[in-house]
Amino acid sequence: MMAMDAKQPFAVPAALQEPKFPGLHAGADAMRRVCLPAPQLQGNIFGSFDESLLARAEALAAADIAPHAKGHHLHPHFKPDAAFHAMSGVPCAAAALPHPAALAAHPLPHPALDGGDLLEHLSPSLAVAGLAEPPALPAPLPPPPLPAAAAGPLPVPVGAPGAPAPAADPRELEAFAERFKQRRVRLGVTQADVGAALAALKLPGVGSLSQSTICRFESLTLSHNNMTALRPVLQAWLEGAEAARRARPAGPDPPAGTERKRRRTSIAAPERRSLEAYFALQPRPSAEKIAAIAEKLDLKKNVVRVWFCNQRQKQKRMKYSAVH
DNA sequence: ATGCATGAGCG
DNA sequence: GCTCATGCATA
Repeated sequence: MMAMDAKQPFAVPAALQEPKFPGLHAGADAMRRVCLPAPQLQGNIFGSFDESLLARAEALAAADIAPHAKGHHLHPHFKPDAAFHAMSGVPCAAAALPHPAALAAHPLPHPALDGGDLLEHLSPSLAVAGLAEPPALPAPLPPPPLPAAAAGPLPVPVGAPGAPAPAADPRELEAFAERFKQRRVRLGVTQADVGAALAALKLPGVGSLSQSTICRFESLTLSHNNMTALRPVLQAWLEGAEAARRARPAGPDPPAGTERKRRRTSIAAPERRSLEAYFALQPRPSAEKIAAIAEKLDLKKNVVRVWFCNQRQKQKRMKYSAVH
């Protein structure tokens, strides 16, 4: 599994992240912190009886797993390929009416974390702790506030040193992302196509991007910083594509080659729930704890470590992390 | 659309 | 080892 990727689009990842928007970094970071559920407090609170809670989570997790078969790790099946990319360009209504309830959309018996059967409603607890979102009004979802941009292209101040990014505003980004998607669909271009087409722009430090990234941009599931960095690039592509469209409206469908490899580790539901339980107690377990958890769940240590990393990263994503 | 993973850069 | 930006594989 996990074969090395044979694709290395552009060798300038560092140039794209660190030096790009130095000022924004701090701002985004600050914003993030505000949005997060006070990690300091959480750490202190759980820090005291961390051991006992962890132990209990483990016990409950074990009890939970017991009845189920403990088979997991890798999916035995492997799809040689076929037609995955065909679904990219299709309208995804999910983004049209974004809602944070995705995670918090369960019965939610009670928010208590110290109940008897912790694990039973640990997921809800996680959601509450992770999102810390007021049950009322998530996002008004206002109308397109920028008629000018919708109809007329902006100069795209990509490398303007004296001109600090004018649109670091989450609302502006959200509006752009929505417009971007709509116009992209209107062009009949898939997310994958956009990503590939970016390389042709030959913008300094910009290569191709994957369908995943384009999708995440459109659905705002990227960090604020990432969104900000990608915006000018995608806007440049969009304008170019629309211009080219006017020039040569006709275009055939180039078939795609088919070659795939690398299987993905799949963590079974019971194990995943246990991990969520641990995460709710301690989002940043030490190496020792990761090892312990890995052993308890019979997962590879690295898998557990990466899982925690990804969870933390998710918390930092833009979508509704920002208090609008 | 999203889960798990890689790799650069940074301590 | 972590964070971040990204990507492959998949549900």
